[in-house]
Amino acid sequence: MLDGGASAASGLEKSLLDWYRRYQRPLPWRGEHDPYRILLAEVLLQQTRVAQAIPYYHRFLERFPTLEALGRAPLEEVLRVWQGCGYYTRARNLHRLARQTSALPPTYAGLRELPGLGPYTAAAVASIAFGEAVAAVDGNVRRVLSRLHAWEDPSPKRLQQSAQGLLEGALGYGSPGEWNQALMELGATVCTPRRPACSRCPLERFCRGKGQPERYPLPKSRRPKPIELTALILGGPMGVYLEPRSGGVLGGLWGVPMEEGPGGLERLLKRFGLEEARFVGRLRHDFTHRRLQVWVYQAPWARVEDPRRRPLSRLDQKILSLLDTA
DNA sequence: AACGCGGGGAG
DNA sequence: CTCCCAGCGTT
Repeated sequence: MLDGGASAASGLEKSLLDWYRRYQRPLPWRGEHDPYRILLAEVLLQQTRVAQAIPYYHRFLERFPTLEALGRAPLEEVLRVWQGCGYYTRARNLHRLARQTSALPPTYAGLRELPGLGPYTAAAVASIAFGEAVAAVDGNVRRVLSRLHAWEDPSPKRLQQSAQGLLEGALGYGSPGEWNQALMELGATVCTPRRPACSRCPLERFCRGKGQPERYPLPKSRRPKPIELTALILGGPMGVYLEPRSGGVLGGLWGVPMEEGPGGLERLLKRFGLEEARFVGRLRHDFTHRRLQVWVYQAPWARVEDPRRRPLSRLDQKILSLLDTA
């Protein structure tokens, strides 16, 4: 590498890579070369914190060690391993991907065609698994770059261009995959959403936003919508009646019958030809954009099954657990 | 561009 | 309590 050449890493790029090599967290997928495992980690990490993803990473690989093993498995079994992790479209897409592909394409463009791989995940896998020089911009990178440039609300295009420029500046000193992960790691551990540790940041002297980090980027707030539900547990501790959920909400999983809004209990009773049901409790469950309040009732039923045999959402697990406490 | 989609942990 | 996370697909 020639000194001072355009291909040499500038101070910023070298500072971050030196920091990353010293302070990166030891994670299960660090140093991994198997593209399938790298893909799995990236999909699990979509909108999901590292600590939450790690147990699922291990148990998923234990059950589906290869892309072929995943493709051979029934979807319902894949969902059962994924249950409790949220965003179940990820599991459905991963299964669909495994069914249609025997080997992952080694380029960003090829990966981008696969179900469940958007701009971020395709770039992450292309760079980390295959060494392609494409910038991966996730929420961490968006925050780091917003602060670095003092941008309050940068467009995705602007962020991508900035990230790509930095990555290319870093090529002389580190690999694309290492650089992308370094930027994300900084956002996850130092340049955090609230109370960032600027004094420990290797980029502090390059950062235009360090004076007021909370301002870059500006937070976007959205109020969750309150929803009232009535749930009916048919059966008892030995077994319950479950039905498959269709549509976007918890689709592909199973759950107890539920109705939304006033008169929910009456509609449920009518649906199953019942006269009455016993009130067992009330619980709250929050999604990002919804605040659920669920009134739970119970009635005897003949056609029941073991709920452990079905993929259930956390919401349905909470509902059923009311039986144990009540 | 805006919205729906889970679940959990930090502060 | 609020915020938001190694985002994606649909409209």
